[in-house]
Amino acid sequence: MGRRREFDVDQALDAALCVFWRKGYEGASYNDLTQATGVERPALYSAFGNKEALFHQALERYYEQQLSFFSAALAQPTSREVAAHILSGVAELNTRHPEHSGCFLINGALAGSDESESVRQTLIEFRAKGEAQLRERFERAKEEEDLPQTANCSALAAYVMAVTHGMAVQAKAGFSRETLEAVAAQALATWPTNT
Amino acid sequence: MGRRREFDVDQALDAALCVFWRKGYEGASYNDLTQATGVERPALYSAFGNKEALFHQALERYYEQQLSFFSAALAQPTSREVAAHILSGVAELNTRHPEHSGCFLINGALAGSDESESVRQTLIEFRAKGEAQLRERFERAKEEEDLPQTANCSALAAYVMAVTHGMAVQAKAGFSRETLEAVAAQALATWPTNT
DNA sequence: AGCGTTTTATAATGACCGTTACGAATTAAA
DNA sequence: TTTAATTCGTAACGGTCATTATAAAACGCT
Repeated sequence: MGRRREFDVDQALDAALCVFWRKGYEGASYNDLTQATGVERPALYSAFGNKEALFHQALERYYEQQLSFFSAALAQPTSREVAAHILSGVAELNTRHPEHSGCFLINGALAGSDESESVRQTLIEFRAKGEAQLRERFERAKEEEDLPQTANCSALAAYVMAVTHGMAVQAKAGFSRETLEAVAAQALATWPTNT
Repeated sequence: MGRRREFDVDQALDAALCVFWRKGYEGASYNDLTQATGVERPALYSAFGNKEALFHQALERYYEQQLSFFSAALAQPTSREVAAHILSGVAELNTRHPEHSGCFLINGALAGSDESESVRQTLIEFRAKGEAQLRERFERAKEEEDLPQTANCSALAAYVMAVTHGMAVQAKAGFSRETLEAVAAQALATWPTNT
């Protein structure tokens, strides 16, 4: 019983994700969010909670819908292919949508006021989780003799993530997909091998 | 004639730079700025102009005081040493001050509201200027047969800058200087040579 | 039709934003 | 010592921030 919702929650969340993706957590106002979603403020609150809760749900959606290439990359047979898939996937994702270029995890909250510190930490931990998965994948590659015993797996993982973060910054600055792919290619130019 | 200023303008600008460095342009409020500088709002306005003008002067100061290693790096004899000096300099600069880690050029304004678009563009152009200098330096290296004729100088410059931007993101996330130096070392692992 | 429940849109809340009027205080010159 | 000029701190400006109180509208059920 009761009046039924007049808007699609998933659709509104997609629109909110786009706003956060483009302007970050603090840069996105409720005016932006209501305009992008077509949903009035109280309806957003009743559907998603407050701004931080909405952002968290947008992050979850970003992970499910946009970051699936990362898990697929980890499943590649060799460490070099893993890195190549991540880098090309990032180049593509960061330039796919002209109206919100760059990476949600980086644009979301890099620097800002103290009030958004918890959001910043959330994104930091989220990125750290991905980096840890990558390091574990490289350690497996070392066991499989895909990477040399001398390889520094945590340094390699941090390196690949650094390049992706840098590409995200460049994408936000308007760099083309072709340029980002050239960066990715250079980053892979001398991947360590066991031969 | 007239009352003389009671605070040191350069000292106040240094304090303001620290605030912008840590919180970015939009994240820094006048409450933060007055507290850090010990100068009341109207005095900041009369000395520096409005917030955007103050930010521009902070950027100039950052360039003069913190980015001098970049010019020094360009003067290195080989392209590899140029890149190595830039990467190690960035690792050091981004972790030198624990209270404002990362890079002012990245933290300053990555994503945010539309009102700070001009500040964002300023930082984008500033970074592009550095990248152009680096590309020209690599082109010189190619002429000097320090880099192979097959080298893609703009891709190399974009790559080095991407790594520095990524290191800045990681520094802001709390990564140690040692980790950043490991990233830098990995980024240099397979620099193109002419032999 | 009438009741309980949920969503709707309007409009208000207090707090903070960047910016600036204003008058008191301080200085150098007349 | 008066005068003109400059800076000082206080306190306010209009605007926007995230959040919510409120009441009308729309539903399922009896």
